[in-house]
Amino acid sequence: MSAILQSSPVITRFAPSPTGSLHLGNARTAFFCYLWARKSGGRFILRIEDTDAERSRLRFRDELMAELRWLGLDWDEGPDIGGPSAPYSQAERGEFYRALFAQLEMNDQAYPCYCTAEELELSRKLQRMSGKPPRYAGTCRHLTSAERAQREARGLRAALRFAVPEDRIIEFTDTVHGPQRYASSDIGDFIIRRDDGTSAFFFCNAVDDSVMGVTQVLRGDDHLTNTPRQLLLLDALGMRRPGYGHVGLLVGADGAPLSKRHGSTSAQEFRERGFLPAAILNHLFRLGHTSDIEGWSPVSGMPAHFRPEHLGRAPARFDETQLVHWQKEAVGRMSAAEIRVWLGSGDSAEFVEWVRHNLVLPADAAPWRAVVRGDLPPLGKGEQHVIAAAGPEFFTAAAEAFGQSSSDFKQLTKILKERTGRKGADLYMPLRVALTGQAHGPELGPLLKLMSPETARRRLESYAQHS
RNA sequence: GCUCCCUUCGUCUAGAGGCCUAGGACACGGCCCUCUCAAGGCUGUAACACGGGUUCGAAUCCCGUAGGGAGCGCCA
Repeated sequence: MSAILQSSPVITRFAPSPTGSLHLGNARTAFFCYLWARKSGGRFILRIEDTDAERSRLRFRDELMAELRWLGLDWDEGPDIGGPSAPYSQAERGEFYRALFAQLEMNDQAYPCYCTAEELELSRKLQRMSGKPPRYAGTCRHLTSAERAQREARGLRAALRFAVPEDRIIEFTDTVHGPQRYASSDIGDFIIRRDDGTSAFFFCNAVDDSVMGVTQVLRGDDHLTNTPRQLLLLDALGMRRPGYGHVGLLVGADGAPLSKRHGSTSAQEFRERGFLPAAILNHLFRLGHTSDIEGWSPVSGMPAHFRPEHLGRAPARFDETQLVHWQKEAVGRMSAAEIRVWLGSGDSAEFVEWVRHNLVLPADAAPWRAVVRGDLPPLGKGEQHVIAAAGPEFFTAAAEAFGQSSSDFKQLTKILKERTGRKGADLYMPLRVALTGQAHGPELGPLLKLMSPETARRRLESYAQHS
């Protein structure tokens, strides 16, 4: 089995509906699909599931594609680049679906349903109350053609329902969960075409995967129990079954499905905060997936180390502290030029070199910019203590030494050491706090070169003895 | 309610009956290095949800229980 998975080209797809921004969970699924296709030398297809005209927006479609591109997940077939199975927007595939609907109706595998939303709601309610699963009661399944004509004459609009075969066992081997077995008696007849003529998810999603040549459907666990419906549909149409794999969902720290209240959850939000694609991908690579590489991996090296047989079944918690770790790795690997672009504030090369090891996100650079050319915020408790412990005499000496050394930090500390007899932290910490206002931060030497001598002198003198 | 899925350190996970005194990574603590932070090196704390079986032997197999999740939509 795994030998087959490794060797033959795998065709995967990502099929988002353009009703919102790219969620991190979806991004991970897309990433796994991308990796699997790339690993096997197959193809990665992007298909837009926009049959719900009410909620679909072109803007979301473009955003989705922009975020995928930003992450570096390029597709081989898609709405913007075309391909052998075009079109790749379901809104444009109506003709194809219509032919299949006709086929199903002709073979009595689907039937028009005239039930209204209210009737269905009531029916479900009643079933729930009597302890039964809320399934379609089959009201319209056995209408005679005369009864149908009568309803049509009354101007009722019909949806199309799939006639679920009775007493069928549906079996398939999920590539993540293993063998699965469901009874068709647990499945009610479901809508495959809405009464406005558009196709419903179960239907177009399944037939498109089949006809587009997808060999591996990889999606979230929430679709596991939907799979038998889609299999029934494909079987009825005599269409090829793709393989199905369902990965555990991404959840928040509290174990609940990832949502807005967990903070940033969309790729866009992470991009805007300054997280790097390579950091996000290194993190997602290990969320619900175990690779054989321990540390950092360049994105280009990931497909070879993607192991579909090591995809997780349990829900994975998204923990930003782990993302931050990969972000640090990613920042450390950027060139100075890349960091300047990333910071986007026209900082000097010297400044960038000075602060780069103290940055996780671009916003972290702001306080250091202020240290160089702005005003210092009031000192914290620990910092006040450092200043007090050093004493005014120390800063008097420091200011004098600075008069001789100017911005040569080595020279400054050498003179100060001789004058005060201080060394180590006793020598450096007061200087650090006086010059930066903080007890932590990047090296002091380069800072003196970055800031104006006047500012440095002023900061040292401000703690000196007043005469 | 019914069907299905899931459960190993705080988090991501390794683990396919003896290789497990349960391994690694992140986070956290300590030590070293160091003016501080970061980086690096060493090191420490910390988990098989619970209860029954099967077996010479179970984190691994079976059955229950508990907890979490999904589906049962003219949403996808």
